[in-house]
Amino acid sequence: PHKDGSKPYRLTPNKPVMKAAAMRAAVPTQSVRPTTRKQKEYSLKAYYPSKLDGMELKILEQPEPQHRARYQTEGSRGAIKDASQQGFPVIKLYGYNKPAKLQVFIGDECGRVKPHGFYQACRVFGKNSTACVEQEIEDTTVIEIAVLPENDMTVKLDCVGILKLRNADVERRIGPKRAREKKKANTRARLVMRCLVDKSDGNQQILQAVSNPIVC
DNA sequence: CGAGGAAAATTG
DNA sequence: CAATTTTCCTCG
Repeated sequence: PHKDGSKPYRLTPNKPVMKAAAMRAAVPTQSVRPTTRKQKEYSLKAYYPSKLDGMELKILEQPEPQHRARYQTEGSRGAIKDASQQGFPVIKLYGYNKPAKLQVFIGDECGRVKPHGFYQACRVFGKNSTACVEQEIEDTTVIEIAVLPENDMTVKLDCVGILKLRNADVERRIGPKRAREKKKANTRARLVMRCLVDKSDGNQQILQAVSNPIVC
């Protein structure tokens, strides 16, 4: 084992450092949508149903009720496990049998779903990690995972971890106002999962499922 | 390597 | 000065 001081990554405000090899390994060359399809304005704060028109995004395995988030200075540690700590959370999309894209991010536990200011989802990769892509939307890290028919439209969330941001950094980032508002005791987070599906009429619909709260 | 515990350091 | 937060260190 190595325990030298080379672990802390120098963090840059907007450019997370990623190893090319790591990305290449986890990003299927075929699952990327054509660049022509412009990313819609994903409203991370809006509410969406989990069930619609015969389709339903369901959580088969809830995440563990507690997960110690790691600081950036500690380097990303483990992924979120399931309630029994035996495996990982599992999500399934019912009533749909075409390839889809599942988005996952960390939301807070105050009523309406909104990105958590103190915790970010972070990609955790290992040999057993499901292929996923990490991207940032509105200052929130969102993990995207392909949902495929050949996998029974089931996704094993074994590549999502929780990262704790320092309060001081958050304040500097979003301003003292909001920071203070949350500073009370916002130690709970929820896993928010969304899936953009095509409806029969050609329109797209977002199905959203929110997990149980996770204490960090 | 990942988890947890605990010490150290800030902040109010 | 005490409450929290953040870093460090040891253990499984």
